[in-house]
Amino acid sequence: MYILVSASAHGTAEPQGVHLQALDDVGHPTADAVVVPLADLPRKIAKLETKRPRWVFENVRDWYPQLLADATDIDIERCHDVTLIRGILRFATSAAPSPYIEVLHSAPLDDTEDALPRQLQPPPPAPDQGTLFESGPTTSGMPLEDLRDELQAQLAAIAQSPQAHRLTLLTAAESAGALVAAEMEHFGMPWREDVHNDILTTALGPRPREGHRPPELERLAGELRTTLKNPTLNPDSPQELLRALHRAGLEVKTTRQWELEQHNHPVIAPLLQYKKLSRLVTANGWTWLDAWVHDGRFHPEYVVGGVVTGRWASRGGGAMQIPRVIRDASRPDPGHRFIVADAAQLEPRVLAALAKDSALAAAARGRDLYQGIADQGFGGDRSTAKIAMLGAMYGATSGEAGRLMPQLTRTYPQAIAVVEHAAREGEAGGVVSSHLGRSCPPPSPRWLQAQQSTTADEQRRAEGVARARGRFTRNFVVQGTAAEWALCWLAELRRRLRTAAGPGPALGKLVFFLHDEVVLHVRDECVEEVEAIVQASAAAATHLLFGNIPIDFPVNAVVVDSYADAK
DNA sequence: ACGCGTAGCGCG
DNA sequence: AAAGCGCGCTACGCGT
Repeated sequence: MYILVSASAHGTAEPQGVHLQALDDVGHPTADAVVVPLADLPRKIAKLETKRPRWVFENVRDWYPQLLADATDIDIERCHDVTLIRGILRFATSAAPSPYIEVLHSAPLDDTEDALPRQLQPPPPAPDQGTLFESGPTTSGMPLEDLRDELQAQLAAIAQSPQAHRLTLLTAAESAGALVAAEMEHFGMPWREDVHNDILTTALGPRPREGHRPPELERLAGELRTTLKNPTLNPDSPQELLRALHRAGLEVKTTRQWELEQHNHPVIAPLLQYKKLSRLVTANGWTWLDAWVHDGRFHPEYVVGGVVTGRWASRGGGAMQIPRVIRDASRPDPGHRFIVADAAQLEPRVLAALAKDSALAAAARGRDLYQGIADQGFGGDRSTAKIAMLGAMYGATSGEAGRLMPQLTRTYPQAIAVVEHAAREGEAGGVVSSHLGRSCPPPSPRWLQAQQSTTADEQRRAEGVARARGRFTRNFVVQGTAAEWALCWLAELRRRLRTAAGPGPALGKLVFFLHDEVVLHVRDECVEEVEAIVQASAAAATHLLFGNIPIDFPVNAVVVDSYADAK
């Protein structure tokens, strides 16, 4: 059963409050809607949760964070996030056609803000609304009736799809992800401000006044000015820096790290050090600490499905780009440990599963897939095998990876055929899909227009653009399916942690997620049990996605007292 | 003063 | 050895 949750009812004179309505499995009402005051919502949810419904929100983001903040014991097993599923169905080629899907298709392509076309957009809030729920969920959400209609349309598009089973799983996993994201945001990642400050001070000297460089950066800047004989040089300006380097006789095209490393000149070492420290202080320095860490927790904001491939993105705090040097500041609370787990070589394993490539599956049999590939076709050289495999999934054409492609194609014809087919499809303006049915966006009108070019010059450019799309679709099938595996893993982890705890205290909390890696904050005495759950969840994710296949998706899990000690 | 594109670098 | 996928963030530097 489903239970709709909406802050507003359209066209009724009912008192304001939260409207709840129970629906059957295809979205038809089984009882009249009820209205409960917002303050009673947690209690009402607890009562109805015993029926194990799927809670339907227009947006989990608009409801769940506040519920977590208000009621410590809030307990939701599963949900359906109408906005996230709308985003999937908008492009999913396996969705059953319907007027609803037509409307989704009619949304302009470049609107990144939301995928909701104007016809379906909620009416602007009436001026007299918005006073009752000042700290609560939005009042400008969809009316109950519209939410119900859209849920029905979504369920029909999924159920009548030839891939109903896969789309159903994707819908559940994506929605579970929304719950996990809100819970991780709420709990936060344990973060020791004092340790972080020590790291910064050791590298940079004491915290400078606002708008000034830390002592060590100032010293290095002085050294650069002296060496380059330019007393006013601002090393933060690539243009200035490039000119100064040219005057010093260094023929570099850019000021990128890897290019600078090729040269031998007294300015290179201090310059690379300057860049490294400058990066540290601007991206993850004291300002970052002030903005994102409170009461011993780093609170990032996750954007579920924020990446076209279905990966999560983050907003603020750069949660997906925490540099290794700063990870030592993340320490478990007393009486707790971190379990840091990551899926080993997830993407090539996903490719082996997608392609049912038994040779690649054989290489994946051991724990180290790249070593397996190396032993089968690259003379045992692991790093060469890795470059070749990554090149195949990214569409490398030149360099070492490009040269290795023929050998890889000979060894794994089926796997390579899958990514090559995806690339050809994309180059031709087509659309590709992940295993569970997340499809990539179609090419923009501008892209299609460019393909009609007439002059030789324009044609060459258009071919380049077409190949770029081919590399995107080539990678999409692999990255998108890997994201689905990770989402299922996450959902299974959440489910099993809840079941294992029962009504008692949590064994541990998910506190961080990074594409193919999770961090769990676990009570000392529960470490072994949670380790087993991590492994069982991975096996369950593999089975959910691919059924019984002879391909392992091993997970490396380590128990540590600092995030930096993982890997 | 603000918006926006670019360079550069962090992560997977 | 330095291309080939997906992101976010900061500072610069140009445009308005």
